[in-house]
Amino acid sequence: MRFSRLLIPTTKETPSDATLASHIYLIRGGFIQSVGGSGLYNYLPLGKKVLDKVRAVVKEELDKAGCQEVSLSFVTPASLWQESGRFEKYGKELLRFKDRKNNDFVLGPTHEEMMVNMVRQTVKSYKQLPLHLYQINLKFRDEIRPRFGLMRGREFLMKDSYSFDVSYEAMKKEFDRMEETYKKIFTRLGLEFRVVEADSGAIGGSGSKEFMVLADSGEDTIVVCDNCDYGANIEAAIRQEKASPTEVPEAVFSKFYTPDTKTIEALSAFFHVDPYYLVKTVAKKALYDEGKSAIVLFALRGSDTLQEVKACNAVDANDLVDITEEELLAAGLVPGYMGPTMAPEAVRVVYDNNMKEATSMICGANEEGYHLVGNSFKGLDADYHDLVAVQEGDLCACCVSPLRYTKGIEAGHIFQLGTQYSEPLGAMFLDENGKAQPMVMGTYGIGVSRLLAAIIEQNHDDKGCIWTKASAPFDLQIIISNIKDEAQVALGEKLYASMLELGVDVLLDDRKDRFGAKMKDYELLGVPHAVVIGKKLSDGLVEFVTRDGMLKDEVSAEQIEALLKERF
RNA sequence: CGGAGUGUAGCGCAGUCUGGUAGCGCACCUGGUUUGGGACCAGGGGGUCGAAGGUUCGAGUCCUUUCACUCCGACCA
Repeated sequence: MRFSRLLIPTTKETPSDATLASHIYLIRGGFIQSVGGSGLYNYLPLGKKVLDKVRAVVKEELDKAGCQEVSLSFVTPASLWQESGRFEKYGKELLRFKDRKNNDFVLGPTHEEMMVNMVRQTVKSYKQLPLHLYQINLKFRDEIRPRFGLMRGREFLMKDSYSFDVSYEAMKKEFDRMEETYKKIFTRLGLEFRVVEADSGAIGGSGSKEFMVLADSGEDTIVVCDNCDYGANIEAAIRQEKASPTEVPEAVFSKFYTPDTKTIEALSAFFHVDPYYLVKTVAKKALYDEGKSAIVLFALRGSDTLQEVKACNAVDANDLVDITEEELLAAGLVPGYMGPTMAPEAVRVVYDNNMKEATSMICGANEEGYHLVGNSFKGLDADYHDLVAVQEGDLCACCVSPLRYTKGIEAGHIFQLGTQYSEPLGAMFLDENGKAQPMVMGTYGIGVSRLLAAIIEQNHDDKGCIWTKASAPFDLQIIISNIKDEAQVALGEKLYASMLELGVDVLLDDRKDRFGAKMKDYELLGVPHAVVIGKKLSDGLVEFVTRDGMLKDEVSAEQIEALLKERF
């Protein structure tokens, strides 16, 4: 490709809303263009090219693993989503609309329903299984707050695939195989990543793992152990139970006057007691289908922090939201002095697992200005769940080493679904005995467009992008410094033609611009290698440039062609 | 959802307080000079000032309504 013919509007100026390197460089480098600045982007030729390269890697590895590509209708009848029950559950991220006949439709944020629908119409026998189908298509999620360019756009390209098996064992095997396949994909793309345990979220299902591209700018906090290979999203991380502090507050059960002591900190100071022995009572409103809601109290040790996603799962809610003081009072709860033991009948109380067997605890009396001391939860028959957010320094549940936080970009997520969709949607097959069974499913996603952002987050410097070999928009860039110098042009054209013949994807910078502008653009675009044909050609020399580190080697103009042929 | 802010040329912004010819930088077009780190000179094209209504002789500017976008926040009960 000739630079002079390429639609590639590079700019010096950084878009005002861009903070992440990937966002800045993808826009400045003319890869993508914002459409009205609301999480929608156009891909310009270069962006499209990179997208296609990443997509090709994903496709190749999946095909190798025996998956088959299909393409599902982008607009989905809402009836399918009502069948699965997700029309309500998915929330506002699901874009809903009506057609001219007033029928409901959605723009698919993920396509379990559509794929199951396709399969239930065509697969009837165990002889047709296993089956693994995928598509690489646009998705739409009406994000609350789209930001960070391609990282969290509303419209994005995702690979989603679905496996159908006759048994849990077979599905589990496929799940493990996909984990290996994903590792190959991310490795080929040149990414540093970590596979972590995850929460399944709105998709549902049991076991799930996320593929996190490690980057400080990542939106997800992941908990990792440096000693073993344990890694988990903060939403799913577990830890070794904390050892109790030695100073146990001895007290008989009684009510204590504690004016203006509404926080764990204040309470800890008031009684001179470690927060470990305080009960933290967090009130939330749990939202359910059809606009129903309920107030729930989560009780955990004062030294722990509530993990909201775990809490949400514990009560099977669609979402948890904050409660106002008025709502609390109306429900018979006293802000600042709530406790799990004195809560009104109608309020559901969920205890953290670490509260089992807890003794010598202090909690709110649900009465203005009073706390209860000397509470024991030993033998209490209650609703227990894991509710705590693992903190840095907590001990690994596998090997008892300290855990550490790091940041990651969720680029892939694999789920063991089971029969969660096949049952309600009636995706059944006849087994060897002629008995109808629901298919056992897995679902697997890769954020293809997000990967572009992830690659840049992990591979850039203060000048621009540094694409990895598998993702680069071109293999090689040939820069003619001054197109009025006939010798430079002649050599550039010759190399260009010879590289094209070799099948190397090469970009020839044949623009009228000055040397500086061309180099700035080269650095911004981030093609792995370049040949700079410039002033020193009169001494018989050209430069071979490596983008990563901007290393420049002088090479004799006579040998450059042979060197390139050898390298590419 | 709560709070703050911004909508003016493709992009980034000034002008709004105090109403009176629509501006600047980048980008773009023409001509010329320049060619190793985002050049310079001269000339030029490009605008429903987010939308609707109102006040006024006159509105980008004042008033009302509305839409969009951006930023910050959303466990310690």
